[in-house]
Amino acid sequence: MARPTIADIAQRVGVSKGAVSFALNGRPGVSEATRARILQVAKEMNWRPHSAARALGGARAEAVGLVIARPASTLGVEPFFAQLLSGLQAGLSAQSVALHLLVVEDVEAEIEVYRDWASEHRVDGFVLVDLKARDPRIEALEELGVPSVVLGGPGRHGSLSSVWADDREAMLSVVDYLAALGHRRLAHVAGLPAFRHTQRRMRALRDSVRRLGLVDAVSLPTDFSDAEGAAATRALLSRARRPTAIVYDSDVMALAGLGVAGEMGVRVPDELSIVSFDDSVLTRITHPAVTALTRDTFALGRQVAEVLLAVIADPGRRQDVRTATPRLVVRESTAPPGLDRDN
Amino acid sequence: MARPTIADIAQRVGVSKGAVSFALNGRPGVSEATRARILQVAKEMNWRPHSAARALGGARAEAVGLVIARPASTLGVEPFFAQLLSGLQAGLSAQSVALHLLVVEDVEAEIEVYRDWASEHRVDGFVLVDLKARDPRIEALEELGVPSVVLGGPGRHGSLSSVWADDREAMLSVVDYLAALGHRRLAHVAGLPAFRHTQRRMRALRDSVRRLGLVDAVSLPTDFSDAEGAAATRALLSRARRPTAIVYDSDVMALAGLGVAGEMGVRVPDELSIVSFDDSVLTRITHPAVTALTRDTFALGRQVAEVLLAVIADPGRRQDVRTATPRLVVRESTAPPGLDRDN
DNA sequence: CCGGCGTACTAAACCGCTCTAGTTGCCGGA
DNA sequence: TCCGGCAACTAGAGCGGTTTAGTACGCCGG
Repeated sequence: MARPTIADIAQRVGVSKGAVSFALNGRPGVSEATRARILQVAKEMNWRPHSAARALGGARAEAVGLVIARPASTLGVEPFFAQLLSGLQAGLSAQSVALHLLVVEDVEAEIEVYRDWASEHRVDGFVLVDLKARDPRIEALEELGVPSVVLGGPGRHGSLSSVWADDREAMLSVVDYLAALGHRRLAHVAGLPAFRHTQRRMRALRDSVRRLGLVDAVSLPTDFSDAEGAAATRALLSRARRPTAIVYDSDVMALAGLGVAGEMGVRVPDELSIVSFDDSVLTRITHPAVTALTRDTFALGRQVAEVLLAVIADPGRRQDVRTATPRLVVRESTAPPGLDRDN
Repeated sequence: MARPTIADIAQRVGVSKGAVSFALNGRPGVSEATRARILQVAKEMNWRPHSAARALGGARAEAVGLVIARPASTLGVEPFFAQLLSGLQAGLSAQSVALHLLVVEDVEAEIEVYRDWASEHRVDGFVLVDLKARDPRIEALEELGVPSVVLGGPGRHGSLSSVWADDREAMLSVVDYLAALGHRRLAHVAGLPAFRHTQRRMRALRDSVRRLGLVDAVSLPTDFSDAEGAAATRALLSRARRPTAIVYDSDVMALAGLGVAGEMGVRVPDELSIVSFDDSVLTRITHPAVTALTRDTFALGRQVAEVLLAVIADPGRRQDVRTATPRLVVRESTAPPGLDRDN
């Protein structure tokens, strides 16, 4: 037999389709004896629910959507992203919920996909990443009324739930540490300026200048690529008064910066301290190993999954989860600035 | 109005549901005038097809499945994997086909998911990765009769289509190059021995020993992690007669090896040459930059997507695509062996 | 003037499941 | 003895499409 349906089971057991449906979904309306018999026959016939048929009736799709607006080729080079994905997976697969993944060109296309998937009942909810300033996606998702979780915050994500870490505080802890070491001339190789977390980090750095009496603290925006990270570093180290410490918004850029320092004969950490805002294998396996802000990205992903599942289960609820602030792990790339320079 | 259905359109235009269906699917049975009118109204009402309803009728799910049997936390550290995913995405999204992604614990669970998704019509086809020796998944997929593409080969994937690169030839090209430089004592820090491509590489290396008159060439299996890569390197460099060149099965392990060499005071490339079997940003941004076999993993993923879509479109067909053999890119980590050693 | 045919359309069955409104039979209480 | 109430089940509508069988109509040839 091709694919058994509940009608087949009903016939075999000698009850109606309805009874079979009740039994299989564990709801009242059938006696225990009948339920057991139905379950057994269903098993014997190797019956499986047809997800489309269920979805038609308005039930769960048992899947959530993640749509990313980036050129697909850059997805692969971000360890952060891959880790996040793993965590999401882990959280979702615990409840056998699948992840519908799609990479699109831009935010407009992304919103279009939200509309499609929501109205087609393909997914039960969405995860929103790469939050931007005045992000139109928030409004779109609110309008659709589909349970969603925003990765990033706090604030400015309307009625949607969110999971976030405190970027500002993290940046402050880095700057505090570098200042305590004696650094007065800092630089920040930032990520895409459109991203809200990039902006927050830049602002935190600017705010620190006065507070700690720093001489200088510039932020250079990039596109997160190793190429632009290297270029920014080259520019910074070519200045008459170079920074004595550079903070990078991603591990890949930090390594690129480390490479440029080597190529220009600038010794790390003696002449230049380097800190990465993201941690991964990369920062650990190089020499010198890079001081980095570490956070459990895998756990973050899992947490996002859990919040999303909770919101799906109870759409009225709204959660705003603050995760642990990234912790600074000091390795070999940071030290007090060399004394031979006029800072 | 909530979500317009074809019945709504039919009513508004003043025709039957059937006519609307014909018009929207571009099939004969309606006049051009009526068709145009229906299309216009559909657009006005912002109608979208309900995928579940279509799937019920036996149509495509417009999604393909990728199930990976690995601990979810390791997924993130493999640049290869992330790149592949990007490429798959690119190939699929060109035809608006989504990717259903799930990470499971083991191969048995993986097969179970294939059964579920196939019988639930959740996906139209599968991508099979991490091919193992005598892989039970192949048989399972053949039995299900769902279009599938195996990444890896050649041979031993039954009636399924495949996309593969010649690992053997790639390994030979590396060994030839090292031998030509004068290396006679090689080592290979391999990946998981259960994987078929690992086995093929190990065999290719063994075969080269006689052919090129090498003194020694060992393969040490690992689990692909940076930790085991480092441990294997430490073991190799602690031998009385150390290898003068090590080939690593992944870029992460190559970097870990590079780190161990530094820590043990073994100069690269003067005393030790290092080659990575995988290329990514990582091998480029370290110092010394690592000589690596490079291939366009993104393109590989896209190719897999294309083959899968072709097989879905025409299930009778079977494709066996051989992609370009990885090319050796020589960087700073390889050189002739030091002359002070007895090799 | 009639039969035959092609075009443009309608009505309704169907896909597999869920869920509501009945229906049946049994039990207990007045 | 009769009725109400409950548990256990049935019948069938409905979800939003696709598809098939059928119908109405106009046009053609003989």
